[in-house]
Amino acid sequence: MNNTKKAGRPKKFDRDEALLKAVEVFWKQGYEGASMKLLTDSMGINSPSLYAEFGDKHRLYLEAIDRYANDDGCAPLVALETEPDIEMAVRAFFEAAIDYSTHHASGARGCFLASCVATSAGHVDGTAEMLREAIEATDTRITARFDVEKARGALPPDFPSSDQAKLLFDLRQGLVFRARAGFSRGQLLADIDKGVAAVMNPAVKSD
Amino acid sequence: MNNTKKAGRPKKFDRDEALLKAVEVFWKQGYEGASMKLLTDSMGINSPSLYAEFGDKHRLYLEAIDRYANDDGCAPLVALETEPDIEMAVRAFFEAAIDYSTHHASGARGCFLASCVATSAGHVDGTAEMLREAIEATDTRITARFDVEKARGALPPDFPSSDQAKLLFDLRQGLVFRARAGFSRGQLLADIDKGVAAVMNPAVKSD
DNA sequence: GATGTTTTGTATTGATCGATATAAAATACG
DNA sequence: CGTATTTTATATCGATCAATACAAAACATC
Repeated sequence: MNNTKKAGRPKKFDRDEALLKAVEVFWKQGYEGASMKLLTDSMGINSPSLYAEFGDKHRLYLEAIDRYANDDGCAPLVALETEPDIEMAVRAFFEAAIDYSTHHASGARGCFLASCVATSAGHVDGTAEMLREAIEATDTRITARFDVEKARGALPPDFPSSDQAKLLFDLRQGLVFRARAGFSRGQLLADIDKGVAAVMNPAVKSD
Repeated sequence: MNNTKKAGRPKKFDRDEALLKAVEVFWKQGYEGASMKLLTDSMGINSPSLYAEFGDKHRLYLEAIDRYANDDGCAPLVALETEPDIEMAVRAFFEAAIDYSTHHASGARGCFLASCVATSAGHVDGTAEMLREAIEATDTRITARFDVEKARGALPPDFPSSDQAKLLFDLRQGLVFRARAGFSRGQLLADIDKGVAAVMNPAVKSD
């Protein structure tokens, strides 16, 4: 019902577009490394408008983390959950991770959570908690997909879903870390086969 | 020969102790998050002495990275190379990583390279290169240890040393990332058995 | 004890930090 | 057109940033 135009001067920016720009800046520079000047310039919003819209730098950061976690950050998860064949799904998970960590439009590399937010977890309020929640949610979603495949018979009944979920997660951490350090897309793609095999063939079966 | 006492007022600080304090501050706060005030206070050196000794903040940071890479950062590697039995060595590698990432005296958590330096790799000169070198050196040293065990017969001839080295490395990335996010030592230790098994039992043999 | 050398402590630099005060500009409604 | 409302743009706030100037202090050597 409240879709009538508001009174007053119209905004010059799109809130979500601006937030995505903020993600890019924080992703490249880290929290303290991203100055408000750099943020306002990149987001195309002048300082007072930014504060009116997002509160302050800290709240903008937390919102950027949340935005990322539901976009690039969970792209591998979506790929895993979308692809019907489970082995192809695991492969798609890796490919999605390599994709956003080496070819992001903004030039930002690696994983925003794994590199930048991990740093702020040491001293910026609220970030360690968000990181912990993201990790646990990812473990849970990967495990769930494996459990579905066990029920379907595509994975053996003794497949240790939770253990392999953590393994898949950790392998991604290695990939995005290497990506942040400058390893090329090609170098990272070369490791996928071994990663898929390790996840699909557990060394220890479930009891 | 040049061990005679220097002229002039003696220094009040030990260079290496001060550098270790700098590592701790950067580890907790990140590069920009570590102010010179915080650094001088923690290191017990006043500002002019610090600049005379270490150049500037950027050079201090690079030196801190190097210092860490040869201390805590390679403790798991040393453990891996020291323990005679290869399976125990892999286990010791994980335990060392969990140890420094959850119980460091300064309260810093996770891995300095994996969290903080990874952030600065996006925008601080020289850090991405140092990160890349550390990764490659680690891969090389782990691979070398596996190759030695293959020659000794403690590992099968078709053991894919390089692949399992990367796997071991990636599993550590997962551990230290979780540690930075606040997971407890106990939670991380619970995953070691599965990690050891995955490393020791490759899904794909070497050709 | 005088001299030269090096480090210390204090005080401060210009620049940049995050965050705002103020007023003009741009809309809707009457 | 006039009024109320909202966002814009400019200009700037005090605080903090990284980095230094300066002189007293503490040593070795003569």
